[in-house]
Amino acid sequence: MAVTDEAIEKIKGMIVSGALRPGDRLPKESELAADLGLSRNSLREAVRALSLIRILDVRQGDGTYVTSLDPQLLLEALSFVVDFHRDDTVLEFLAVRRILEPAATAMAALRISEQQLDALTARLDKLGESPSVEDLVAGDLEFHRGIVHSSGNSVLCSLLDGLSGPTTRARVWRGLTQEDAVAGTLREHRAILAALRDRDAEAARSWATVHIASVEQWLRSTL
Amino acid sequence: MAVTDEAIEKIKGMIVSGALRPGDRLPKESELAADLGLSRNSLREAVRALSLIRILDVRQGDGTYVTSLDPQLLLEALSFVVDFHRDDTVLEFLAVRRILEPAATAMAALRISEQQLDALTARLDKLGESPSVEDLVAGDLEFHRGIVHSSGNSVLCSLLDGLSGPTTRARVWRGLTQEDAVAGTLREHRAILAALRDRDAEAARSWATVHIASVEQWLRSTL
DNA sequence: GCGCCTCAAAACCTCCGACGTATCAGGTCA
DNA sequence: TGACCTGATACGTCGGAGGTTTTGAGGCGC
Repeated sequence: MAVTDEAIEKIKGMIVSGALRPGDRLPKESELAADLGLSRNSLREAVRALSLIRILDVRQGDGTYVTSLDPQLLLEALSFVVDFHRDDTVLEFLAVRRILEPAATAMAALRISEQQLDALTARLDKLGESPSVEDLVAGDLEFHRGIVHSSGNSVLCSLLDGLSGPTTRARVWRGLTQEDAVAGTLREHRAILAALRDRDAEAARSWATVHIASVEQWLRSTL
Repeated sequence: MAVTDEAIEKIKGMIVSGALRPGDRLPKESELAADLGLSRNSLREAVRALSLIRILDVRQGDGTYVTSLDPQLLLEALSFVVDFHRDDTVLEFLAVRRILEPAATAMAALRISEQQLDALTARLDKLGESPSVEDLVAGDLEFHRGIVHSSGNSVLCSLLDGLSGPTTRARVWRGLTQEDAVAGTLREHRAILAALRDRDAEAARSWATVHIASVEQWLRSTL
């Protein structure tokens, strides 16, 4: 194994074992390199790799720190990876989202606050009846993000966030090519919101399923 | 933005745009560095970072290649990230798995082959009635992996694989501290397998839920 | 005393050049 | 024909030299 890979493993070990805790500052590059027995150049490769996936946070002029290691932060790297997937696997991502999103929406029905419900309503009202495709997609993303956030599970929240990238792209295509999709999306959003207000978890789950299945169906017929 | 980060973005762009396709070989470090307008050292940091998350595959003495970019491969990096999570977020991971695994098991009920069913049965038989905790946990992992693989969705499969890490650890603790957990796990495995043989998706889903919920419940009462 | 400015130390950022090591292709020899 | 050797190629590692950014201490004026 290359010395850089060893360094990655050792730093990982220091964090997992608790020797380094979230927010802790690492020794400066030259010292850490000496401690781990490699050159500063090679160590930098290890640090850079860990910083790409949000394990470390390097600040020029200051130092290198362990991030908070929140699920939200770490799974943020997921979206980076998801970007690389080709369009032919979008359906698989969508299928997973079809499983998670209804479940998250049902969970939210039991926990969402009146305040958040009002905020979601305001957001939908602001969009109006016939928004541009860009506004609709952006609003859709925010709408679902808000609901999933109310599920109370940050891992679930981040995971769906990461998986939404490809779905969003698909939604754009759909909006551009299928006129009645806009109206349908708005109607489904209203229905989901109404179910949440009623605290009706099963209705919320069903509407969320319908919402995603409609995109999936369109996509399947197109590809 | 630092030159290394620019290089990461540019390489990502070359892949996403299709200029570099899976399996393609990159120009040698010195040439690529010159093309992108940075030093070989800085470029190496970018390449190392992309190689950690399985976007690039570097082979000493040969060259640097774009990986297959399969969902399976890219989400493999997920387990690396998940390793960093502290024990206090295990419940959130488990909750997500509780959503995905029953769905995957239900999907598998409709698709799994007789051959795979026989293989799963043989695996359970081989374990016997009172295996060691280590064997049980390893068998459990393989059992679920086999089922999820039969769901036919590689994204779902990889995702669950990555999420199983923390769950597995929890299962070990449970096996070590709760004697009847072993018998319960074996019983539930048999029940899931029977439901799969019957092609009964709903029964398979329910048993999978019970299976995970039992771990979740124990964990919740312990923490 | 309080706030602002200046400056020097600390730490990361980038680059260069050199040498070590692994792989592969082609030639050599039995 | 097949095994072995050898050179070219490309990645791996290192040490050192400046450059840039951040931070905080110290000094200055109000």
